[in-house]
Parts: sequence; C-alpha cells; structure tokens
Amino acid sequence: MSHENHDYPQILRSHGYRVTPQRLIVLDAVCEITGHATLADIHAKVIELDPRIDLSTIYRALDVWCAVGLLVESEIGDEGKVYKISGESNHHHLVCQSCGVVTTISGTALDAMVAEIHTRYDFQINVDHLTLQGKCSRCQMTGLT
Amino acid sequence: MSHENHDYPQILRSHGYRVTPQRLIVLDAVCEITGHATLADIHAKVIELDPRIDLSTIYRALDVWCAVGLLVESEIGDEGKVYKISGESNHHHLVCQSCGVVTTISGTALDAMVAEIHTRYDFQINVDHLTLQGKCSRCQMTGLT
DNA sequence: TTCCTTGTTGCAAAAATTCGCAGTAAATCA
DNA sequence: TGATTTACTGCGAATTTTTGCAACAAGGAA
Repeated sequence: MSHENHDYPQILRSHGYRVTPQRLIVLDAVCEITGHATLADIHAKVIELDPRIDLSTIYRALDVWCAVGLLVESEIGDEGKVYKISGESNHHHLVCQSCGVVTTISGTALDAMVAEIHTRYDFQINVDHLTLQGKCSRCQMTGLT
Repeated sequence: MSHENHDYPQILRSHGYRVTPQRLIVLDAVCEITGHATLADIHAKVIELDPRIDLSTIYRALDVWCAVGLLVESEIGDEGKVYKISGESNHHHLVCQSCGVVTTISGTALDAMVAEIHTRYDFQINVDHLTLQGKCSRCQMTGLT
C-alpha cells in the first residue's frame, strides 16, 4: 500500500490541522482494509486498535483525510459511502441506474476529458475514483427510461 | 419548465411503480423550485400543497423519481443533496476541494468523454448534472496537496 | 362497478450522522 | 523544559435519514 510513501503528520500540518493519534489510527484502519472501506469496516478496525475512539471522531477524521486529499470518498450503488486511499488502484466505476450493475474501468480512460477541462477551465479534476451513473448495454436495449 | 412535456403517470407505470398523489405532489414541488432544490425546500413546498404528507414519503418519492430518471440528485459542496428536473438547464459543476468554489460548465463540455465511454464500454453515461471534484486555478497555484 | 391483490402511506421507532461543549492535548514560544 | 493558545476529543443530545408494519388505496379482473 502507499501508506509508507508519505509524511502524514506533515500533510496534516501543512493544511493547518493538528496531528492526533485518533487521526492516524483512522488512516491506519482504512489502509488495512483492502478495497473500499465502509464506515462499518472502518469503525470495527478502529475499535480494534483503540476502543476508546468515538464514532463521531471517526466521522471527523475521515472528513479531514478527505479534505487533505489522502482519502477519497465515493458512493457506489448500495452500501453507502465508501473510503479508500487516494491514488491507490486507480480506477473508476460505471454504475447502471436501471439494474445497479457496477463496471470498473481503467484510471486512464478519462485522461482526455481531464485534459480538456484543464485546458478550457483551468480546473484540475481529481479523477481519483470517480463514479459515473448511466445505463449499461443490456439496460439500454430494454428501452426503459 | 419541462414539467408539461411528459406523461408522468405512464413513466411511473412503465417502471412498475404506482401513481399516487403524494408522488405527483413531490414532483410538482421540485418543479416549482427554480434551480437546485434541497430537501428542506422540497419539504416546505410539499407541506404547502398537502400538509399530511410525511417526510419519509418525500424521501421515498424522491428516490422513485430518481430511479425512473426524471429527477437527478447531486451533492454540491455545502448544503447536502439537491434535486432537480433531469435535462433541464443542462450543466455540470466543478467543485474545488480546497476552497469550495463552484464553477458551472456547459452541458456539452463532456460530450467527447461520454462518446468515448460509449464506444469503449457500451455504457451510456447519464451526464445530466454531473459534479466533478478537483482544484480551481487559484488553489492549484497555492500548491497545497 | 365491485372485488382482489399488492404496492404505498403515515406513523412511530430505529439507525445514521452531526453538533455543542467542557475537558484534554497539540503546537508554539519563552 | 514549562507556560500559553487554541484545535481536537469524547460524550450526550439533536438532527437527519431509514425502516417495520398495519391500514389504505391503485390497478387489474370479473
């Protein structure tokens, strides 16, 4: 995992946040969960590492890590919001609004779009783990709206 | 508004849903609100039209309208989820993750991307009212992560 | 119409998420 | 180091969102 490559305390400080054991534990918890971590996953893992950490603290810590860009939050279909390490296993999801099927596409599939938005609007899209809604090939044929 | 152009009861039925006054009132409420409608907006308007409609019914009705594709839900920065009529005032949002500023871009700006995904994955993205996270030009220069 | 079947509603209760605040502990400076 | 400042935590409570269920009503058949 990319957990080893950064100076997490420094990242927090550079954004004006303080470095606290609770925040580091929450980050550790997400790192130890492979794939997408739900809040329940994270909570369970955090409790394991330190049972005194409150649920509200977990919510706040996740917000902080998302704010500094180290975690990304996304909403894939069913199980609510999920979190993962930013930049890890770069990919996106196509979620069918009719049948709910989730297709994973490569992280570079949207590079051209990102480049164009950057050229036209001077805006750097964070494409890390984007979720796009739409219709899969099968549901397009059924003709439902 | 595009409210007049469709046979809403038929849309519901074709998806296996029943047509109920509550659902129509919720749709009316969203239509009467210009721009993005928050849940509070919608609730207030629905209560005005029929005070006996329960909040949970509003949540469920919004889900139904999103499921049939008549409403779209999105999360722009601050005020939680917002709803709007699908296809109306086609545009997207670029939300800066550092400073929160929201830039609105034209609905056709992403056409090339949509076309490519369709070609490569046979997936028809619903680009109606997409929200992309990233960094605005000013925050790119500050160099914060 | 009237009678069924079964999806929907309103209500109340549960679950999830956010908020306020006093105590605690990072970070800075002497 | 030790003192000071102020952000952060844990806790309780408020708020928001979801869920279970009995009564109700929409849609189809007779």
